[in-house]
Amino acid sequence: MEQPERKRNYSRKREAILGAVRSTTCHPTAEWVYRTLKPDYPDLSLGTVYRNLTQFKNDGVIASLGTVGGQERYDGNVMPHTHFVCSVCHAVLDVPGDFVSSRQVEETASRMGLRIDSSDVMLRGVCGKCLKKQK
Amino acid sequence: MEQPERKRNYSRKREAILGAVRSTTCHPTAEWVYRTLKPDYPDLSLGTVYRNLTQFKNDGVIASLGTVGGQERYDGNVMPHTHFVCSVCHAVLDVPGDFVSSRQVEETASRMGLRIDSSDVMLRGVCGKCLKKQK
DNA sequence: CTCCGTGCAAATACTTTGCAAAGCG
DNA sequence: CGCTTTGCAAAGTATTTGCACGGAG
Repeated sequence: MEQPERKRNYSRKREAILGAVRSTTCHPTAEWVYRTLKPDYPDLSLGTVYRNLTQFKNDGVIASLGTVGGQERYDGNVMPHTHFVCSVCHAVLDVPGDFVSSRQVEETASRMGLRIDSSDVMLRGVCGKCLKKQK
Repeated sequence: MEQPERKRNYSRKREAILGAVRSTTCHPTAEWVYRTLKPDYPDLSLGTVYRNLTQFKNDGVIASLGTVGGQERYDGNVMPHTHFVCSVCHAVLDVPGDFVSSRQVEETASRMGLRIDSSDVMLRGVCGKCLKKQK
């Protein structure tokens, strides 16, 4: 079941990619990371960004929010928390507060005979900025 | 802001597509709908399935759970409810019970100055079937 | 020297779209 | 008939992968 645990060399670009994701709360896409780092790393390639993000995700170093508007969104904050997605501009915002009770989750797991590793709450609607524009 | 409201003709295939999504609790993909109906509608095309599912979704006749394992999953049950996704086989199961309090959602909306239209809870883990296989 | 990491481009996988033909009202 | 729906194939978009080369240990 366990992976053979690959050796991992140091890489300046990998560090930069991780740094970029951690430096923002905008829940970036691979494309965003690429465009952000490109000026400082002119020979960075999009493939490398994808490869590293996937690796970080598998290692649990960053989290994925799933796909929003066709693109996967990442999050440097691994602590589980709630997200709000604007259906107009696809912005993703952090929402403070716990929305699900762990008691209820545990109860569900045992009742249905499955293992629950995480619970994500996704709120959908229109963000303040887009509400203004619409009026 | 409102769409001009298009006229809609009857179509046997469209009805079949809606029926297929409503007939199952497996939260199907476009591909699944296509393969299910193909025997009875030999000249059905995948593009038509996609076009109609998108339309149903926009009309609020069916719901989308977002992308799981690279494919969009639909749900004929429009009533908001909780889902569990198996990270091994990508099965999606319905989970009975309310996980978020509407009071908390409303409070969040007003505090953050945004409009919240829906709240989805997604539980992730391993389903009973896959747990057995793994042991 | 021996693997690991990367650029680049080609390959995938899913979904959308243009267009001409067939269907509903 | 006029407008809608569809099949088909081509185009699009986001992501993954093969390979040869430069880099870390």
